[in-house]
Amino acid sequence: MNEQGPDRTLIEVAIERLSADIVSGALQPGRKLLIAELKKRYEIGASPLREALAKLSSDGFVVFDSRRGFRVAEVSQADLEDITRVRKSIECEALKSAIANGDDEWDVGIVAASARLHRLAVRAREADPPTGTDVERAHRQFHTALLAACDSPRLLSLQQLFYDQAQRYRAVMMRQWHGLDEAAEVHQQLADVVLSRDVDRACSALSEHIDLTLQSVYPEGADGVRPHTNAEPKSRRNRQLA
Amino acid sequence: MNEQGPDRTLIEVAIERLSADIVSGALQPGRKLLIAELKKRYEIGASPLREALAKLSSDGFVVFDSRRGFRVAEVSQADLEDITRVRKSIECEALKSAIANGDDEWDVGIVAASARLHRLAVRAREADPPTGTDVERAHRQFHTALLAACDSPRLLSLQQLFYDQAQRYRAVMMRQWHGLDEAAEVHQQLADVVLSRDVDRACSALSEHIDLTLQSVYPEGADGVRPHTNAEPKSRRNRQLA
DNA sequence: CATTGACATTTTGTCGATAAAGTTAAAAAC
DNA sequence: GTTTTTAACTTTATCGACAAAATGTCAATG
Repeated sequence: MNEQGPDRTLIEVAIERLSADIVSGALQPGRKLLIAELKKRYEIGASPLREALAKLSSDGFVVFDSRRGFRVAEVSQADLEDITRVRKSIECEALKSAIANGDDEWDVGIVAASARLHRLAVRAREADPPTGTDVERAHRQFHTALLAACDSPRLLSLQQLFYDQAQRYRAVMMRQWHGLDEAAEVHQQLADVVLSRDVDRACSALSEHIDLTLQSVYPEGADGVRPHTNAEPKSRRNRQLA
Repeated sequence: MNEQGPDRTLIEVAIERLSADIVSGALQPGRKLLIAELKKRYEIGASPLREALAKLSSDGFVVFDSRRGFRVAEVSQADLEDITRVRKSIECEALKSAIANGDDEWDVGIVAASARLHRLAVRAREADPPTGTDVERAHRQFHTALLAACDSPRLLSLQQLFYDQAQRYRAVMMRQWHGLDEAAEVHQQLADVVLSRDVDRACSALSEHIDLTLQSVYPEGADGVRPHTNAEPKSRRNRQLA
């Protein structure tokens, strides 16, 4: 009687659980991923696991070395800098297109996504703390909504890809994070600029916004600082959800 | 003794042969890829095949529908337009970086790659016709060399990805193609502009160059092809290697 | 004391079999 | 004559077993 939901394939389950554990840090950067070990951990056979790992490695969460197995991808300042840079490029390009093509539904989607963040902030002030995944989902929806009217399938899928890659770092940031109110506010302002359809201002606002994760996780920009060496945060301003 | 070369894994063999057959058109767009059939065709077991197909589907050559199998990705004008647009964006960004960081080795690599194309053109005029794969390899090397000094690993790997996706269309183009001489010439000019390190001119030259594939395969863009940067193709020498 | 080489152990890569969908075809019902 | 049901048939997803490769151990050698 193992009634386990809408009948996904074991590969999909494995992908989901593995990436959750990698993003959350339960499987730490650099860690060797032994098939035998994962088999016990998730109670999933070797074949689905291999395929899941292959997929995760093409998504950048895992690195694969032929005949030498899989390991969790490393994190580093240089890596987040690379992600940030590429995200700025991709998302700005997509945003241009979205602004050019956006119709009423697009507007509505953005307003709704922003409202959802506000709502979570309100609930947080009352005594019904939203879970981390709630916040993360709403945040993702917001950034998806911003670009939803872009007519390039590839730009959109690249956006998702790198958004996910950044999630590992965002998770570090959110661990020590307080101020959902301010986050909602920041996103509201970004939404406003985008909805004004001023391409240049919108792109630079989005660009700065994307930079916030980097600045929050590696405040100094110095080499060799590791993510969870939580040196004293610069200012509360850096603690932004980006 | 089955002496079968430098000892790659069957997954790698399968990826190579499958993508060769897809790019060449031996496996046509939209065709269902039955595991059983592929097993006979390549004499490779189901597990390596599945993994190879998974990889190809994350590379965009194959589409996968959960529990419904794999099929060859469709081709269309809209698809090539999307590829072209994203390539322009990615490669221009990477080119900026390459120009900013390029050292002597970078210069040399470009000159060498360009020389290699000339060499093939010469051999073609004499009686030693270079094979399609020779030409393709040299062409790829050229485009790789242009961006080699870019310091973003992700931009470089995206360049490869979309270069490969465009290859299916390029193959169509090259089938009816004559004029390796002129192709070498065009690439030489592109190399010159890049080596002059004038970022703006280099980016628009590269952008136009990338457009050539689209213009050659779909000469009269039915749907609005928005020239993102460039003006118009030179003459009606559309049959260019791009 | 570092290096090499043989041997044991671990881990990956591959196969064949089977269970669980999905698909097609034919029969039954309206 | 269409729609629904049922049954036969494909095709995919998963497992367990095994072979091939990599890694680790440790004694012998220089």
